Amino acid sequence: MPKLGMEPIRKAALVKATIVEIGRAGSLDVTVSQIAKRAGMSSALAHHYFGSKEDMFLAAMRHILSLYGAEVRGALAAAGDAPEARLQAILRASFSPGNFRREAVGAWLNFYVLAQTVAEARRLLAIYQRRLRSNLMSDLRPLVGARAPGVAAALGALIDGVYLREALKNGPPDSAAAVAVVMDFLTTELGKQS
Amino acid sequence: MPKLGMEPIRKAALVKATIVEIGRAGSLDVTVSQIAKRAGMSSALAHHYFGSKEDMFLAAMRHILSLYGAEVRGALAAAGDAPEARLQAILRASFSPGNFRREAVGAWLNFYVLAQTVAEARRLLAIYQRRLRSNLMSDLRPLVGARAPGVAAALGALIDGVYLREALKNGPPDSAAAVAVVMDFLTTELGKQS
DNA sequence: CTTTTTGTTGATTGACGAGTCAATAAACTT
DNA sequence: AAGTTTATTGACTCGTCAATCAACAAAAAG
Repeated sequence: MPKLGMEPIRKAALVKATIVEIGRAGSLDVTVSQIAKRAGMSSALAHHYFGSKEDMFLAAMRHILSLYGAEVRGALAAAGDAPEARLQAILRASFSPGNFRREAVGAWLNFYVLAQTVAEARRLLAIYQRRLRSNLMSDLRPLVGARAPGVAAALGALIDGVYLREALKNGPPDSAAAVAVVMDFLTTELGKQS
Repeated sequence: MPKLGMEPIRKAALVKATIVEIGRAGSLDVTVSQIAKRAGMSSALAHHYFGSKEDMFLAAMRHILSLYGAEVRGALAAAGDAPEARLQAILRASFSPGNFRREAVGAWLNFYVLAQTVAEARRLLAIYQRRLRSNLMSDLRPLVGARAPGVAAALGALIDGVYLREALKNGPPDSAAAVAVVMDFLTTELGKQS
């Protein structure tokens, strides 16, 4: 049976399954067997490709983060040069259906928890936060000048907060409503005089 | 040895120890033995007073939530009738040293995770959110009128987001900075014309 | 002073789960 | 054809932990 070149396929399947299972369970309390089963293989094979459960978690995290990064990059490329449009693009990408799926949001929250104990997870999350901040800052500066740092901090926290609340809500995530809340904040900040 | 009337003392010690241990561990992955040890008793006794580990978690959550509620109520009573002052009081209470301690913030995050799986935890968190929202709304309405619902939603999410980010940061929580971020948002919203 | 209630623990049970290993087999190499 | 690498799994080990239990102690009730 063994076909060659399975490694990337298996790994991808495991990463996907990890996210789904964490999302379903709503916690990191998922067994390797559950994940492996969902990915259609034995738990031994999962251990063969990833050395440990933690490695699976980290791979899943990297996947979500890189997916998010790609989405933002894409949206930013499509947006023009106008800072307002670029900011809007970042926000829309942040809540785009790709990242704002049920499981992804659930997984996201749990990655924050993972980051409390696992240094590598903390590092990954820090990268995400830095990148977001830098993106926001560069388009915020021409619009609000010296107030950019504060506004960027608030925007970052707001996005995370909206995610957090979405994770709790029952019912499907409402991307449009989420964007609306954050956009509203943004337009208010931009409209401020002084 | 057995002195009578131990129950409330033991329970209180366990609740406190639960919060500390969750905060230290940065996850719900704490054993009953750890908690019991920190509270100065055997794990068997912990099971004697609370039926299960889940009950301990819920009691800890209730404790944190009621602490928060009391703090807000107190601050609100001390504030006068001016809506601006009352809003400020709510925010300051939200980040007061009582709630904004290292362990408490860590525990808070994990209670969000707990709420994903345990219905009672979800209920408790929902109560907190509703109460916060209602408090904000009643003082927001005179100030921003029809925009109150949106602003309240954003404020709620922002507070949670700031908590979330604080949980990750290393170093001690910075209450003043946290309040500043949220207050800044608030003053901008209040200053908005239209 | 005996019985009940309350407090307390060490030891045990029973389940579950991460990670290992030996074995099997297909495909590639020489 | 013989040997090596890659894929794959069932069975097993070993540890951990929630929950239970039997037993003991002290106070309160009768």
